[in-house]
Amino acid sequence: MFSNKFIQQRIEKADVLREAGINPYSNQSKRNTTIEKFLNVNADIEQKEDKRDATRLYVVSGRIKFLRIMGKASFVKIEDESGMLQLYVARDNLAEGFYNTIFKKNIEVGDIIEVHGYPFVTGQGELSLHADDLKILTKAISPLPEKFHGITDKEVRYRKRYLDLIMNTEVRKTFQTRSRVISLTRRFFEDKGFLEVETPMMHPIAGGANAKPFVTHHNALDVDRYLRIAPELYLKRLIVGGFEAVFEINRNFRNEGMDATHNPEFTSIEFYWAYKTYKDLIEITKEYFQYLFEHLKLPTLLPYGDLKVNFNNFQEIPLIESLTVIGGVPADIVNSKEKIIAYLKEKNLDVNEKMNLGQLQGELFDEFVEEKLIDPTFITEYPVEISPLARRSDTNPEITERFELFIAGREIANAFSELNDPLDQLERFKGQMAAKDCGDDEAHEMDSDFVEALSYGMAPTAGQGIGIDRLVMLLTNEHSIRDVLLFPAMKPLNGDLCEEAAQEEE
RNA sequence: GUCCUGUUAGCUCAGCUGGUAGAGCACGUCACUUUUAAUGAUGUGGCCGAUGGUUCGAAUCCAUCACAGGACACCA
Repeated sequence: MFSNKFIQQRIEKADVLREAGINPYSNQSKRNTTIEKFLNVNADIEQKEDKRDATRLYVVSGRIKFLRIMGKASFVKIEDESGMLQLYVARDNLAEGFYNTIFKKNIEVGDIIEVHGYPFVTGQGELSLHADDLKILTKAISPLPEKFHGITDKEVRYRKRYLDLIMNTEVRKTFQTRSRVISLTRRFFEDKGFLEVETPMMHPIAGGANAKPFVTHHNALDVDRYLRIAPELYLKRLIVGGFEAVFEINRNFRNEGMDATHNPEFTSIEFYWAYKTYKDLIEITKEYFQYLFEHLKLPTLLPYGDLKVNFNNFQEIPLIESLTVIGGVPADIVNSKEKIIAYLKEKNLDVNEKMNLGQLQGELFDEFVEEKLIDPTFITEYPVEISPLARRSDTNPEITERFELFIAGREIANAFSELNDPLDQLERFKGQMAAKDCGDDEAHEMDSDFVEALSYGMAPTAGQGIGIDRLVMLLTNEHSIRDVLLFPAMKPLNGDLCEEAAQEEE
C-alpha cells in the first residue's frame, strides 16, 4: 500500500524521529490559541520587533503548507482551521542541534506541528510567530499535492475529500456555509414554534413521492424495508396526532440517476403547518429567504454563474398564465390537449400522446418556462393531474392549491395545502396502484395505514419541502450538487469488485 | 440509458502526420539568518487507465472495458 518512494522516504523520517526519542504521533498538544485569535490579538504590533515580549507567548499548531529553508533560518506557513500563520524558525533560537538534525531533515510540508514563540512583524510587514520551540505532533507519510495548483482533478477531489479540504480553502468555506444554512433553517422554524421531529428512515412502504427506492432487509422480522424517498406521510400522521407545526431536516434516498442536481441521497427540509394554506407558505418562504440572507450576509442581488438573482423581486404567477406570459406559448392552445400536442410536435419535441391535459401543461412549462425563471418565482395553481397529494381549489376543481418556487431556472421548493379527505386519498392511491399494474414502477404504493390515519381527521394543513442541497448550491454559487456534498456518491474504483458483484447478481 | 471529451511522474500539465518519455512544482544532495509559489546549483523519479488488435515498431491508430467530467434522456 505504501510502496511509493516518497511515502517510503517519509516513513524513514518518522523512524529517525523515533530513534531520536521524538514521537511522530504525539498527543501532548499544548496549543493555547488559534491562528485567527493570534493574528487578531497581535494586530497592534506594527514595527519589526527583535525583542521577545514576555507578556506575549503563544503555542499554536497547524499543518505545514509552505516551507522555505534558507540556511540557518526558515519561514514556515502553518494552517489550522481558522487561518494561516507564518513562523520564523532560526537555528540559534532552538535547542542545540535541533534545527539541523531534526527540523531541516525530518519535518516537512504536510506534517502537523506545534510551535511556541512570540509575535513579531517581518521586514515585509507580515505578522508572524518567532519560534523558540517546535515539535512535531503528526507525521504525514503521504506527500501533499503541488502547492500552487493544488488538487484540481474533480474525481480525486470527491473521492479524497480530505485532500480537497486541506488544499482548497474555498471548499471549506462552502461547507461552512452549508452548515450555517442548516443551522439557520433549524433556528428559523424553531423560533416560529415548529417542533423538530425524526421519522423513520426505513419504511415498510416507500411513500410520499413517486420514485424508485433502495431496498434492504430486516433479518429479525424477515421483512424488506425501503430507505425513505420522502418523510411526508409520517409527518402528516403527526399532524393527525395533534402536533400543529412540525419539521424534519434529513436525508432522502432515491434509486435513480445521478447528475449535477441529483445524488442518490440528498437532504431536504419538510415542514407541515396546521390551520394554514399554501398562501401562508408563500409568506413564510419569503421571510425564510430574508432571514437566510441577513444572517449569511449575502447581497440580495445574488450572483449565480453568469446570472444575477434579485431576491428583492419575488414573483407570483399561475402556471397557465406563465406559459403564455413567460413561455411565449400561444394563449389559444394552453387548454387544448390536441393543440398542445401539435404545438410540441411543431417545435420538434417528443410528445407522449397518452398524456392528459395537466401533464401536457406541465410539459409546456418544463420546456418553455422553467429555465427562464431567474428571480424567485412562485408558480401557483398546478393542474390537479400532476399534483396527486395536493388539495383541490374550492373555486376550480381542475387546479390545486399548490406552488413550486423556482430560482435561477431551478426548482427549489414544492408546497401545497394538503389533501386531508381520507376517501379522496384512498381513491388516489387506488389510481396509483392501477398505474403500477400497468408497468409504472414509480407509482405510489397503497398505504392504507396512512389512509386510516387521515380517517381520524387531519386538520387543514399546508406543507412544504425545500431541497437543501440545491439551496446551498444557489447560496454558494456552486453548479454541481457534488460540490455541496462532502462525500458525493461515486462508483467504486476497483473494476474487479464491480465485475464480481455483477456476476453474483446473474 | 445515449452522445461528446478526458485518463502520461506524488501534483499541474506538454508530448505534431506512429520511431521506445518531457517541463514546472514536489522529493534527494549542496549553498544561503527576513522569505512570500523564496532563490541558485545538481540529481532521482514513469506498467503513458486496463485488455486485445493493426504495424518492423504504439503514449500516439483501431476495438472493447473501467472510471471521471459535460450534455441529453429519465426523475410529475
